[in-house]
Amino acid sequence: MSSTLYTKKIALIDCNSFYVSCERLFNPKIRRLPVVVLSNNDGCIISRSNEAKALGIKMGEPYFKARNIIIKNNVQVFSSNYSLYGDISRRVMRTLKRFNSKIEVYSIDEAFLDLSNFSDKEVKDVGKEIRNTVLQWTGIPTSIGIAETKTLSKVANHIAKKQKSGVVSLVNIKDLDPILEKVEVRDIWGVGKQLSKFYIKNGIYNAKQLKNASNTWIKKTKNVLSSRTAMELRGVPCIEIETKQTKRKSCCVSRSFGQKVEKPRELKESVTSYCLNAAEKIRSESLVCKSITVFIRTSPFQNKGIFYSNSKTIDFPIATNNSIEIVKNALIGLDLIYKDGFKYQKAGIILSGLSDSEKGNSLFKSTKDERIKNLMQSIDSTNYRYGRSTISLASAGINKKWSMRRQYSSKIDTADFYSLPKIMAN
DNA sequence: TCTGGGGTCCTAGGACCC
DNA sequence: TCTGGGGTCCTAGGACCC
Repeated sequence: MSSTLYTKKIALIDCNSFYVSCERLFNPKIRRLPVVVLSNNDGCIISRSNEAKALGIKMGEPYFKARNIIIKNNVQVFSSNYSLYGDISRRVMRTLKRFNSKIEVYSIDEAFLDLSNFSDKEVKDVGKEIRNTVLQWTGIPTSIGIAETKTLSKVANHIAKKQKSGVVSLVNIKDLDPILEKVEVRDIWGVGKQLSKFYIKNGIYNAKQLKNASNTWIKKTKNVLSSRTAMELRGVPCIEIETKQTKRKSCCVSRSFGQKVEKPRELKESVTSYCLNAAEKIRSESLVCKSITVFIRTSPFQNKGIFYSNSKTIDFPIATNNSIEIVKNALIGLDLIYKDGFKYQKAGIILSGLSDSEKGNSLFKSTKDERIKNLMQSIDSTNYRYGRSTISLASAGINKKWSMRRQYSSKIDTADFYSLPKIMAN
């Protein structure tokens, strides 16, 4: 150790109530009102402003259960608008990259940033500068936690969320125990419902206790991931920042229906359009898939009537990203699992065994493959230019009665000129 | 009436082999 | 009746994350 001034330092930058903040960007009138954003199909509450949290509206709560509070308190409700959130997210991440290229975009609203190149003394001020810059350039408020491991930076972030400054650094604090003691075990990154139940049963209630628990015991009774969490609480980095994006291994498209579906034709339509969607996605990442899984299910929440859920996986002889072939096989699978007389609530498909489309398989390349590739390319570029599903397959349906509810959409699309919001000067 | 969607990784257990 | 030991590979399901 040559110097204690330049220890390893990781910042976790987390956008505050991200989806709500995005909606507020284009709608100044709701900046001081309680706001919630709903999940797909307007099912659950997935983002809440502080005002909404204060009203006791819980994360993940079904919308209909919170409706009374919402109406009574004039809570502003929005359907989710992922193309908008994705766009704002990219702007935030671009801003963060200016501070260090060693960045891991962890989710749509979170990133780990390596700040080891700054001295221990200045790192908190750097955090403040990052926060101010993001706010100024994108309008999105963030919370920033800085520490020597990813797990500790999550802890720091957890604390930062409750502080006005929004920035907390645990770097170079000799004794973290008084801080860790106040962090409940279920609030630790990597400790979910099952694990916290297990830990509590064994007398571990907070982060300090988990930090002091025996590593061999954790590894033996649970697994290596759980022991890594404990190590990281001790300040030993076990989880690296993943700067280069690894190609994904699967691609899933699934939706709940806007209304229950009984007709096989409508199930086929939905599965077809999910396939088109997924196939386009993997083509845009130059990937091919080895197999497709199709699944359908009835609602698990209604105990009247019997619950039915089934899936079927079909392998492709040669890895593919051909929409037509993917749809064809999905419909074969669907046929095998479809049962008459059920009210279906959800369907979906998963493309798995994804790999690079350029690598391998040259053995089976033919002029037919070339033609298909060209066809897919022109479909993608047309849909890109004129909007998704300009070119589709007949089996995807026209009316789409099954499609999801989005009753409260703000209809802001930063990629579409005509739905840009009009902002009046005053 | 109304309960999201999209990922990753790990483990246990079965099939199969020598 | 007694019924080895060790290895690989695959899959389903569980747990976790946001």
